[in-house]
This record gives sequence, structure tokens and C-alpha cells, in this order.
Amino acid sequence: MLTADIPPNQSIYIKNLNERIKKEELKRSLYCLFSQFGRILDVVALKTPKLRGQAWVAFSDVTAATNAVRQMQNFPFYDKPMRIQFAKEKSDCIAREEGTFVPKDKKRKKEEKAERKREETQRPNTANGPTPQNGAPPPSSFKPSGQEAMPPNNILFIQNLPHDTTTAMLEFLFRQYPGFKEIRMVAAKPGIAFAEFEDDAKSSMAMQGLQDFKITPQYPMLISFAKK
DNA sequence: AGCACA
Repeated sequence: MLTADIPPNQSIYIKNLNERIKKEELKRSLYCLFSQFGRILDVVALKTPKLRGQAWVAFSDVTAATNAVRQMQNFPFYDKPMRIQFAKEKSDCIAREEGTFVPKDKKRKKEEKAERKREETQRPNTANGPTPQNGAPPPSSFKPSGQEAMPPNNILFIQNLPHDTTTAMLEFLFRQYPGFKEIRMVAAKPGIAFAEFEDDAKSSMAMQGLQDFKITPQYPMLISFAKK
């Protein structure tokens, strides 16, 4: 494989995507599927002849990107295994964050010294503290909780449910997705539930479809893969 | 297969 010789990057490059999926849906699904690894700054997908079937997901840190590359490698997505690598270049949205963004002049990206003077005032901001984002609206209050880096699983872990949520309500929501098997709730732990599917691919489709679904306005459900 | 920021 020659996919390993690209240095780590905050952004990942995904290819072998199903080209029949419309751009907006694709971006939405990628956003949902990959938010489990960390905060996503941007998802880029183009349908031009040269760029269809590919996408970029920009994370707020390289650890998230690294987990995504490893754990979602070959993951069946819309019936095709995703091929994931680190992106070769820094995403524009990240360059903008760092204040090093230079508008694309066809193929002129060799000069970064032109931005030298700006670095003094902009502070490149390494790994430190929550960087407030004004761009894509992240799922309300994203709770890291050590859950975001779970590898794919046929069982979903659902959090942030209203405490009076019933098994029947969740069955109603989740059984519209193919491969649904059952909902399990724990009486002693209100606000969480498990949804079991036939396999990882099926559970991931349900996760994408129902991520942030609000049973009541104050409670967007937070779905991740369950711990093994 | 294909690495951009419509």
C-alpha cells in the first residue's frame, strides 16, 4: 500500500465514495459519521469530473484525524468501502484559522513568508483550549466524555435523551432503518439507550440519520458507537 | 483512479 506515506494532517482525504449520492447528503452523512472522532471544521465535496467520489473532512486536531483514518478505513459507506488517507495539503478553513491562508492562485502556494508579519499578531495557536468556531454549527454541546473515538460497532450508544423516553419511542425511530434489531434501556440509567443493528454499516446509517434528532427541543440525541 | 476549498 502506498497510502501510508502521507504525513499526518488535520484533514483527511476520502475516496471510493459512492458517486450517486448527492453532494449535500454526502456532506451531511460524512459530518455525522465522523463527528464521533472530534470537532469537524469543514466537509468539502465536489461533483466535478475530477473530484467526484472524493471528499475532505477537516478536524480541529490531528488526533481526531488520525483516529478517523485508522478506525474508518474500508468502512462500508453507501455500499462502498471508504479509502481514507491524510490530506496532502492543509484545508483552507484551517489556514484561515491560523491566519496563513493565501487565496489559490492556480498553483502558487510556495510562498508562506509573505504572511510572516501576520504571525506575530495572530498567534498560530497550537493544541490548547477550546477554539471557538463560528463556521459550521457543531452538534449543540458536543460532549467528549471519552466516547468520541469508538470504532464502528453494530450497537449504538444513545445519550442525552429526555428522562421519560420509552423503548417504544426509540423503536419507532430506529426501526425505520434497515437491519434494526432491538432497543435496550437501563431502568437505573435514564437518558441513555442502546440500539442494536445487524452490522456496523447498518448501524452507521441509522446514526447518520438520527444524529441530533430531538425528541423534545432541549434534547438532541447524541449517538456514538457503543463500547465493545 | 482521481488531493480542493463553487
